[in-house]
Amino acid sequence: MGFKNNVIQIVKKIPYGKVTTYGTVALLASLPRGARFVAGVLHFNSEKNNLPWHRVINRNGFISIRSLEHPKALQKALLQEEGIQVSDDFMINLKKYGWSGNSDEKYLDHSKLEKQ
DNA sequence: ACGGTGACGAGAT
DNA sequence: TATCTCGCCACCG
Repeated sequence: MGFKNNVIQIVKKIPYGKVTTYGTVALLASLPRGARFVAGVLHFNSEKNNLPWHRVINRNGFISIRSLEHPKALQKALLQEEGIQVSDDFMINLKKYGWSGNSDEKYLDHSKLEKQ
């Protein structure tokens, strides 16, 4: 299938009203260190595959969009439409809105998980 | 075919 | 805590 298609399938599974991180998507796509490339996949495939690209943010909880097609302000607006709180400096509470890909309701911080 | 690139992330300083 | 550095690796031209 390829990493690209894995990413597309996973992003489609992010629930309405939730967000996740590039790193988490990469992990779920079986490429734990492929976070950077997730960004590229979203950039070139979002419209074509009808992806909820706005539900992917960085692991610090910030919107990190910088493309013309997907400006920060648009991502913020789309998230707010789903009932997600976004601060003026484009931050989202991952503890509250994060989706880790598990059936668990709670967001799992993978990086901290591996440490212990 | 091949190398620069990136909407990242973790560890180091 | 804030910044900096560097590894990452499938893709695209």
